[in-house]
Amino acid sequence: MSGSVLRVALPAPVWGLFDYLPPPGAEPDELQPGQRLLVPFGRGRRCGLLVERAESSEVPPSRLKAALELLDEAPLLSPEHLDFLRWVADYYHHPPGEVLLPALPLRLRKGKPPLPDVPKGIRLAVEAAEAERRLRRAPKQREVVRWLAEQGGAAPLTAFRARFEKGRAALRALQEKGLVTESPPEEPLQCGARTPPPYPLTAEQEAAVAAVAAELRRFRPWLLEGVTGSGKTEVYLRLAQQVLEEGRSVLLLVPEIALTPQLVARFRERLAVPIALLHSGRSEGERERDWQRARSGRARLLIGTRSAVLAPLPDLGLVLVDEEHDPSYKQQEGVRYSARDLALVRAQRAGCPAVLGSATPSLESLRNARQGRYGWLRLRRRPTGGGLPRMRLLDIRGQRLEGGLSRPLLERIGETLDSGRQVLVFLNRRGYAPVLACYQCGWLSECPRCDARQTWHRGWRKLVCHHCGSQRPVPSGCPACGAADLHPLGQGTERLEEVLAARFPRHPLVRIDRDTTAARGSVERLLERVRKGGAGLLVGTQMLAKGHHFPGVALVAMVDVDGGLFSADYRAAERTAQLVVQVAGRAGRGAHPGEMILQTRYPEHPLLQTLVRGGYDAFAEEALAERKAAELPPFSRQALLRAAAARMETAEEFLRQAAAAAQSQGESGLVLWGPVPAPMSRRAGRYRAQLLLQGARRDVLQRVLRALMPRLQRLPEAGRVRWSLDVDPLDLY
DNA sequence: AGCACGCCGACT
DNA sequence: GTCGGCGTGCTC
Repeated sequence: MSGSVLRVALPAPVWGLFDYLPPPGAEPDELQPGQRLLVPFGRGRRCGLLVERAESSEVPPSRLKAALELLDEAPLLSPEHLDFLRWVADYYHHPPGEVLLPALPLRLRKGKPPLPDVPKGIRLAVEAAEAERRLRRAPKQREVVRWLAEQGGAAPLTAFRARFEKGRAALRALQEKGLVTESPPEEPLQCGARTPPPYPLTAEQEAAVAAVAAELRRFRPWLLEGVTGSGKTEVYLRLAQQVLEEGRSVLLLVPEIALTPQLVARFRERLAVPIALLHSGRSEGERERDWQRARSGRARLLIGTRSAVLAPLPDLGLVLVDEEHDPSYKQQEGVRYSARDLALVRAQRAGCPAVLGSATPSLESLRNARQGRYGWLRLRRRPTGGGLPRMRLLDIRGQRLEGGLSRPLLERIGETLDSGRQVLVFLNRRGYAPVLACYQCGWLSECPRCDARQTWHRGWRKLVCHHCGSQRPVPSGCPACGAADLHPLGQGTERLEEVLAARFPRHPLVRIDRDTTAARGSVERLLERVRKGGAGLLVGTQMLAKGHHFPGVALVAMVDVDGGLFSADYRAAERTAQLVVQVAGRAGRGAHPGEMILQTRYPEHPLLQTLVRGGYDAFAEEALAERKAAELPPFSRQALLRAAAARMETAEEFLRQAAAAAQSQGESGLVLWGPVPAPMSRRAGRYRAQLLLQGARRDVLQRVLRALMPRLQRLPEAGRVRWSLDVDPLDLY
């Protein structure tokens, strides 16, 4: 911790750290890694993070500037956490500043002072009886005191406000008299169960908990493979409780904000500990406070989405990743990290277990479990009994479709609704129709900036590109030939809603997709309506496939399962299989398992056959064999180098040079594919190409990348293209 | 990423 | 004659 050169990470896409001299007037001892510094940078000034101190600098002294100001008295990040974040930057070959600073809440990243801790509770400062004696002539204040006494002498401020709508004056008076004080900002840490579990653990759950609990003090990854409804959450809860009781912290990652309210409610109900929440649905202030609570150890259970894996959490004793297969764990811009993978790294560094839970595990995790690298815990039974819906393929070749729905499906929907049960219709495409076409001249609603069609959103009266967001009003006639009519091709959820509402007018319908749930909290409201039976028909996208359960749903229909069958992306099959099984899992709780209908034009397709006959396990078995034969991940490692430029030729030339540079390293275990134009080669007005690097082993690929990155920056084309590297890419296209 | 410098089209 | 288009280059 010595040396007078400060090595600082700055938020700029430039490699390496920047060297500065200490700010004027700073004691050498008060400069510690993990503190923020305000530094001059270029013409402006920026907030950076002190990462290390060095004796000397490579930068000539004449160009070395002094930092302007030390922004923190104490480090925001521990040396261990800094080290973890630097490891992330290194593994993903990303500039450290672009990893370290995004790990901080926005305001701190921008150099603002931390928000003050707001006392969140009030408590009686004297005995309730004495306080009441002194308040004989203040009935309102006496009422507050009596209420506080009933609450055990202390209560959160929010509870006070809920109970006494106009109680501010009374509270102020009580505080002035010294009868009530603000309690410490955090609730006391007591970790007993708040309410007992609703039912005893099944033997499988018991075994899973016992297996992990037996090795709580060392790193071990576990795959918790449990069919939907098998009670994975209960396993998380029991393990979390044990770890929290030992005074250590728990990190729980969830894929979606939509899932957090339910899950958080359950954890709050069961565990009497302060919980920190980090996800995009929270305000910046809430995020910063909870980040600080996690960092300081005041909240030892951190629940959050992807980026929560970068948050500091001392004394980590357990890492939980729910729905580990979910692609949203992979960051798709900036540092393209996988929160699932980083969760394992954190557990390894902390020396604690990591539990990856899913009903449809990723092939990566399944392979690790099969090889014995992960412990493998399986929950095959639902504690509440009942099985998964029966799956059935419905051949729609040659059938007349109404809004994409076949006659037999419509009939089945009708029967189910008439029997008083609910129906879920799944289609992973929002809008009214994915294309608008002119039958006279063949005009299509093409996006002016992408190789894609604009989707017709009928309700908004707009054509919208789902790739770049470009919009225009719906033309009244054909823009090319002037023909009067334009025709929608294909269907989205909006059209599905229209068709189903017209066909089953007596059954209320709820549509759930990004368009109907844009407002905050509206997902919850809509779902609540469905759960209470306020709607018989439920139409929606992706959003419906995750986490929520609809016990009243007896029929699940997938309108179009064929989309994922013939993709050039080898992961499409895995994603389709996961989607089908996850959607199936939404239904059939309780006594009625229900049924699932998959409309397809390829009923003989091996993927569908395997899935229907043997379920996800059988699918995974075959898919892993195929990946092995083709030497695809997880049997090899990939990195994708993407480039975008105003001209395709520029992007491709950059990648050709990159390929030559990689090749020249003479690694035998390296295969290069490309450069090729990206499938949607024009997007948002730029031309995109890519080069896939595949290594037989992780270390081979890492070695290649480490040598390659500095060379790429020096390529003559590097300045003219926008390029990025994606290590362990999920989407090749 | 910002932010400036630097050479080529339509405007007071 | 200028304002401004974004290509190019730099930041300890």
